Amino acid sequence: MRIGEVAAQAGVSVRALRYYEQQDLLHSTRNPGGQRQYPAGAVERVRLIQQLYSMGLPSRTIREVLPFADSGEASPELLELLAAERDRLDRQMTDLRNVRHRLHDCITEARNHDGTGT
Amino acid sequence: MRIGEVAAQAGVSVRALRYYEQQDLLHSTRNPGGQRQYPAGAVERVRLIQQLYSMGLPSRTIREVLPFADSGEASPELLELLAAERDRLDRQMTDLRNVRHRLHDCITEARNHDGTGT
DNA sequence: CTAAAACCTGACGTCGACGTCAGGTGCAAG
DNA sequence: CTTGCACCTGACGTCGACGTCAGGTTTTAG
Repeated sequence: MRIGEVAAQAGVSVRALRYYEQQDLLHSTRNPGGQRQYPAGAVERVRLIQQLYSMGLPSRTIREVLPFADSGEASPELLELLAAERDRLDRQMTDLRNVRHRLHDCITEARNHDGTGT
Repeated sequence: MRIGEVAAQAGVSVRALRYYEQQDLLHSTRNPGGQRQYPAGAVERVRLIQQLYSMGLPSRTIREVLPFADSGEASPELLELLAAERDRLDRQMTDLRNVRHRLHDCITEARNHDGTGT
């Protein structure tokens, strides 16, 4: 696949894909003309990268985490990094649940105050 | 309370509190010398603001959401905004769960491959 | 009263994840 | 061959949430 198609299918910009390559998150081969060529799995990989970004992880961390998703092999230090990130996610999910609950309460309470019953 | 104490208790910088005030997220009165004075509830409010930031919400959205946490009163448009944010949180939590699971699998799998039984 | 600490208002610096523009090249169609 | 779109490599711009520094004022401790 060429870069435009990957971008379209993964729902990101061409610029983003080039940036991921700079950050060493996504690799490509080149055709004789110098244009990037991607395997089919690239789309899935880009989606994963996006999810990791949306978790608030910086490129640096993603770069360290991605090899696991590929190989499943880990050194002890990276196990600690993964565990730490997992714990961070747990805390964040707890916060999210709390705030969500708070907002949900606001919504239902507002609906009750609302003139639903005229 | 003065700004330094609020910052210390909420675990943020003095600069951040002044920034929140600029963004109209946090208000203060002034003493005759021109220094900011905060009520006790300010600490809790700053913690909430931090949680909302950590969810990836920009100041603009937080500014629109905060009044609810205070009053529990809502206009229909803001109900939609809240519901949309809630849905976004749900999706993000699903993603978080997936990635977390993926990482957790990597961890346990790596531990099994490990020489634990030597 | 004096020195130090805490506070004040600008205003510029930073960092990450791209957007965007400039100027040139590759490639498929007629 | 030429048109035209997709692609290429720099390189600068942006935006948000502050950090930080300069230069001055207020509060507090002794």
